[in-house]
Amino acid sequence: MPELPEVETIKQSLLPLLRGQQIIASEISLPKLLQNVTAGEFAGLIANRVIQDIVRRGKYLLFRLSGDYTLVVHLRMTGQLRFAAGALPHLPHTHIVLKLASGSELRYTDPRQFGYWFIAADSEITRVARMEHLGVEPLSAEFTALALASLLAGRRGTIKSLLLNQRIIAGIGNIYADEALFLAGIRPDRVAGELALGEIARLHEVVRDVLALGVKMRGTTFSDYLDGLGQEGGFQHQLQVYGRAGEACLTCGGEIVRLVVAGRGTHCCRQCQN
DNA sequence: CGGTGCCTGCTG
DNA sequence: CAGCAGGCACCG
Repeated sequence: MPELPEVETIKQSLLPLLRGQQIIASEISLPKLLQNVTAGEFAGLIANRVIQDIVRRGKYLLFRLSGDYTLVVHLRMTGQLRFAAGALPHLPHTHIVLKLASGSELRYTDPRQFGYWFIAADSEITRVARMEHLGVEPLSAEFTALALASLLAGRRGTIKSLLLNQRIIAGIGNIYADEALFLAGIRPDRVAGELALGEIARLHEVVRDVLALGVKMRGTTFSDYLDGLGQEGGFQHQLQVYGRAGEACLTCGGEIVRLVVAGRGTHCCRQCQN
């Protein structure tokens, strides 16, 4: 479910509560979420480690643990991480609970069970979690208009499929892809390699703007995203096209249409996007 | 590249 | 009841 702004918001909401906390035990009720270890191995590897930092890379969360270990969590569509006092009843679909020395817990819920967890030594984790291929961080200084131009050059796929491709740019998902393409005035089904330099420059700018604003608004609660404290985001109030099929374009008054591009539901304005 | 599968739950 | 869902790996 969550894209870069939501994962970043979860990180920001959890970090002050978890930094310095020791994990004393884990409860795993859905072991298949653990991608590279058994539940027993996981319990042994995570017990007694202290959470030193939380880092986001693309849509991945990395928990830096004492003893040079890292826990990686990917929420996919419906995963949620929630900080909770130990006594509170579990939400439905709670599959993993990390018990902290303070008596609090970090709980993972995931109705669709698509999310995944990895744990490995720092030196191994990028390979183990299959993160080596991740593309550029769109909010980093490295992501320039020129860099985007070279990433798109010669590509025959649609611009939407390239924005969603985590090997090219890490962190954009369906909502922010549709929003960025609207703001850039570019139709989602345009061939990426055929965009003019001016269009690429505009796209580069709005990708950064829309993701930064998404972070500032603490994410998009469209159906079920909540941050690490269970709080809703605010970016759903800024959406121009996503989820607005059949409604009026806020710029031209034309109808927002829904089509399928790159196998995904895609929202755009035929008038404003060329 | 497009299509499919992984799961459950919600909507029309 | 079918279709759809904010993701991604895998297949051909």
